[in-house]
Amino acid sequence: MTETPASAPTPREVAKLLANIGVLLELNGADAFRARAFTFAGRALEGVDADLLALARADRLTTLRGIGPGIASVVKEYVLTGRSTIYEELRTATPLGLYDLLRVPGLGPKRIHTLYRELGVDGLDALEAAIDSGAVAALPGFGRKTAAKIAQGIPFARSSRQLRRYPEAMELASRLLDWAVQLEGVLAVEIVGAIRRRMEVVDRIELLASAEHPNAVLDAFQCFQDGSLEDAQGEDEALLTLSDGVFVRFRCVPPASFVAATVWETGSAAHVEALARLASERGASFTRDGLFVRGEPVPLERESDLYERLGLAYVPPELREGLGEVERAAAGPLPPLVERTDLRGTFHCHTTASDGKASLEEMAGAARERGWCYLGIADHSRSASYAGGLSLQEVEQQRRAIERLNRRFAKDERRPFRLFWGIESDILPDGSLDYPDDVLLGFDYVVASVHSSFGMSEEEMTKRMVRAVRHPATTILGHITGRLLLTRAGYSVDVEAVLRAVAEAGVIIEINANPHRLDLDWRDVRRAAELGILIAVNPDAHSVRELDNVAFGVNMARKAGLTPRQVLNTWPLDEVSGYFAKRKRKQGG
DNA sequence: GCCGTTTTCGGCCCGACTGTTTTCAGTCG
Repeated sequence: MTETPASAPTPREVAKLLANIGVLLELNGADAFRARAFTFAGRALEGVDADLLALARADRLTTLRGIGPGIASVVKEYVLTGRSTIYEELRTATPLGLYDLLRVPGLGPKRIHTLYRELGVDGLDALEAAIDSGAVAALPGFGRKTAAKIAQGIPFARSSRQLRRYPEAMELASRLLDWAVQLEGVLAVEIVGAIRRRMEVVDRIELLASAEHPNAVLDAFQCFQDGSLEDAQGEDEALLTLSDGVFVRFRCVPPASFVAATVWETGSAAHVEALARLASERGASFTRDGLFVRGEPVPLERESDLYERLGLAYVPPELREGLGEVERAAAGPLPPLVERTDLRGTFHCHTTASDGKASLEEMAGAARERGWCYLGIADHSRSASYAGGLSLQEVEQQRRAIERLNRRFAKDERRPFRLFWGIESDILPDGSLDYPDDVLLGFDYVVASVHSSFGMSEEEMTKRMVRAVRHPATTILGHITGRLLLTRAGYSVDVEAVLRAVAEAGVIIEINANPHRLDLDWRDVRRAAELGILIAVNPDAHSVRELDNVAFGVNMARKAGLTPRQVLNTWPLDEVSGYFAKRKRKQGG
């Protein structure tokens, strides 16, 4: 068996290890502050660009914030050997099912540990049985209502068990791709399936390879060190389950089939079905092995050739969801989708003034490094005490700081750049915003978001958000549903009613590009676009690195079929300034 | 386990909410 190529773990991988240790410690009932120290260190490392290997060798890891002697030794072992004893020990001692329990709303590490220690509950099935038997309600500190609430959350946890959010799936897929590419005889490998379509959540990783001798490659692929083999479905594929439960499908075809198979495996099923139907209408046949006319394979150089042979304009992978894109591609070329490189700035960012990790200046510098011409700062408002929301005095301080920086930027005529001064104002339970109107109207723009009282009825919540949308100061409506992918369903709200109010009030909708949110959902963004609503791709960045969240938001904008013009971030600086100024004039008058 | 102009011990973000208690623990944002 071949070893996977070894390289020193990246800071992000180390961050992930520390975060994992933090979770495992919590699940094992360790001191909460000790667990939190690992979690904190992990989070601190996420935004760090240090050479950990060099620091480890020089015993200087403790110079990093959040890392003391204890965690330094864990990091050192990991970057030098690629292994972690404490992690492996914790992992062995912890049933994998406990991770699933973390996804149950109402269950935190303390209760999970109690359930495991007292009742041996080691997963969702055991939890369900223990609730049914009444054992959970009888535990000290629990009770009938708690047991009922936990029971209610089990289906949600169960449905999200095998799923992975896009960034994690993409990272795993890239690792597998790197491994597959170097296998002997492999000519090409593509990541296909839902990941290639940039779905926000996927239930499997799918790779497609091409080789003259597919069987030999399949045999080699099955030796991936971290996987256990499943029974393969087709002759030309291998199925693996990785140790953390992720499902992998790897298919290998001869070079002549590769292009058609790429389309076939990228899917979606509905899209492929529509293509196959179209092919048969034209006297051809499109199968998982290729495109055939009278039994003869049609040679294809690239995917666009296949679409062309079917009389279609090329359909980018993000749009292949069977939502009418084939019909539209039959009518002519599809409008160009927005791209990451079209962005000239973004709007929803936090700084150290509230709960961000980077200062105003650092965030502005990072935006300029990315070639952007503007950056919108929208720190938390005063109700968000848990996030260090800005008092009226701090609002004023930030205004002056931004003006000062803008004066400095104005001196550099070759590189126009401007900070926009915004706020993420909490939408209070009654739908009002978080500062007096004259303060709100002083900002360049206001992102209005719900951060509290999630338990309202759909009717109340809709009323609350519609009222906020109609507030004259509201410029952008933040993360509309409040969902956290695989963690928490959004609150109950009538999205259609909110979108109508948004369209009427001329408010902008945010695609919150944090990969845990991706809210508003791209399916609803399609609807927003139909209503003529302008979209802002907002990273909700709490650090310099999180500015790059915009890439995930652009993925969603593309899935929604948005052109550059429909996305505020692609507008030039003077147009955005003009837009905000015009809105303010309207609000004032 | 980390941190320190409150520094080598004793805190660690904090308030709302809920359910279980009868003054508090756990979860959540």
